[in-house]
Amino acid sequence: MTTEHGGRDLGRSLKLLWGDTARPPRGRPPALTLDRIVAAAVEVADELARTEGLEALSMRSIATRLGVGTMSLYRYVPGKSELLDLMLDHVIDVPGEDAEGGWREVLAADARHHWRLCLDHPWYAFVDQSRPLLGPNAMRGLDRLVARLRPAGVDDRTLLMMISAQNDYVEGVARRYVNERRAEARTGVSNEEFWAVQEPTIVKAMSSGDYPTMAGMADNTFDFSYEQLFEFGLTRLHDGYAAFITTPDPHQTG
Amino acid sequence: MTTEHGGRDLGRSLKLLWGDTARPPRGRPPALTLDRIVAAAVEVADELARTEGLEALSMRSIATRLGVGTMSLYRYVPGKSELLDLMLDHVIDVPGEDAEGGWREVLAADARHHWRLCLDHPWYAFVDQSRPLLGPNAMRGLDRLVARLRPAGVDDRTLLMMISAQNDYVEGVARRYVNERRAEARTGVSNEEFWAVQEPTIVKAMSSGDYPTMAGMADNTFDFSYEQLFEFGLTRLHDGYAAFITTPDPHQTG
DNA sequence: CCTTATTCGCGTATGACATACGCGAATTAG
DNA sequence: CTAATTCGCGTATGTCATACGCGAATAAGG
Repeated sequence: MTTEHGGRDLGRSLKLLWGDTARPPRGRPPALTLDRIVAAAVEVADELARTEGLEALSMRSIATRLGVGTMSLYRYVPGKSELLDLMLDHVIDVPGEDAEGGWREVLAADARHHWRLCLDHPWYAFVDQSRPLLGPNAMRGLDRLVARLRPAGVDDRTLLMMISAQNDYVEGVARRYVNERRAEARTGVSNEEFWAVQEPTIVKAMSSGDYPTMAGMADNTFDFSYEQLFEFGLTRLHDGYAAFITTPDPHQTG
Repeated sequence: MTTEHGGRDLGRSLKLLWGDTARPPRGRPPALTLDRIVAAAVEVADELARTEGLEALSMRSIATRLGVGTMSLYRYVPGKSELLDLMLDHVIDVPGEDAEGGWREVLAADARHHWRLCLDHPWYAFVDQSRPLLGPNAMRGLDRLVARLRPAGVDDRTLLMMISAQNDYVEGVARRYVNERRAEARTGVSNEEFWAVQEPTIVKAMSSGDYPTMAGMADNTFDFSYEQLFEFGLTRLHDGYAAFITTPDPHQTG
């Protein structure tokens, strides 16, 4: 599944993210750069994640892309986990200066940016983002977002909860969407064909009388796209935020 | 990560889920049952997923738990992917007859049940659930849920979108939560210690002046639990649903 | 009771993977 | 020119899913 990265060395990742890139004065000059490796890794991951999960991204495939031996990468990166940390920060570029408007427009723009990120880099939503490594880009993005949301008059703590809930929602939908696109690309079986395979089983189940409600549902009940679903849920969530902002629940603000 | 299961044979999974379990009249009697295998797999996964991802669940570990050879499992299950399908349906037991009340209480009960499922089986939220195999349990759950939500007066299609959006939200938060608990269990580094490691970097970044907004935030801004976050977002989402039900957006209902 | 068709248990082999270790090559300071 | 230093990466280890096929266990038919 979602593949998460396990025993990363936090200190080393931080050094790699923020550390100086000065070369040592002696010794054989390096043939690679950390940046080149990260960029190549993102490239390969973008291609592979169209059909496979993150576990398909191997150190070998990255090395091959760069035309070097597999073990050469380990001179620059402690391991795959730390490389993932770097890929994350590499891919988060904060959009320029868009989204004028109130908190709702700002939040919506952030959500759509996040959504696009997940679709453009179909591995992104599958990386373990608990305990995020705060890289420069992630930091800048959060800073700007909070600044733009402050005028809503919500305390910072609640603001962070609003952002977190939205992030988790966006990634939840995106993950399912990406999974589906993958299944289609990998198996060559379209969505319609997939449901066609299940149909006999479903029909039989329906006629059993065990599922009276679903048996009576129209055929087009399930015909909505992930984009539609995404926008629908987002609008509902923001409507809920709006109600909360005008009439805050005293329990949550504390 | 999220590790998802790839080339599953849909037809065979369906047969395994709904098919007859009659033994053939001849030949050596089987030492195992499909049910025993699935139950063992869930047990092992529940233990392993406390600290590791789904990729740590190996066919060998399941076989060892059962006291049989690894390859014996393949007499009962085509592969790991199909076994995951079976594990999913095995773990979804529909709760008895709770949650009297309006649509809001029913939805909230469903969300909390889903939430608990993700926490009790820390691998659940990481399985590829696009193109779900409709097993008997999944089917019954959806059927009941829809039946109880019908009185809200929303058309079925919108109802399904409400359910889907909520599911994706719940799994999004749950995934982050589980990831964090894993990180803590695996590394032995508590959450506080983790942030302590990052603090010097953060302090330096703050004093750089590049992140003025975050630099001014109170220390307790990030001090909310995942449970709090979950309930907060859920309430907002339902508030949004409420607004939609009383004043539906003509675009979405179609 | 014995033969034979059938089914099962699972050992072995294959080809992926991350990565520890350490050697030889490349480079530069002195 | 030599020594210190750093790099490239081959080899080896231990993990994984799983294809293949053999020998063992069983029950029906004679």
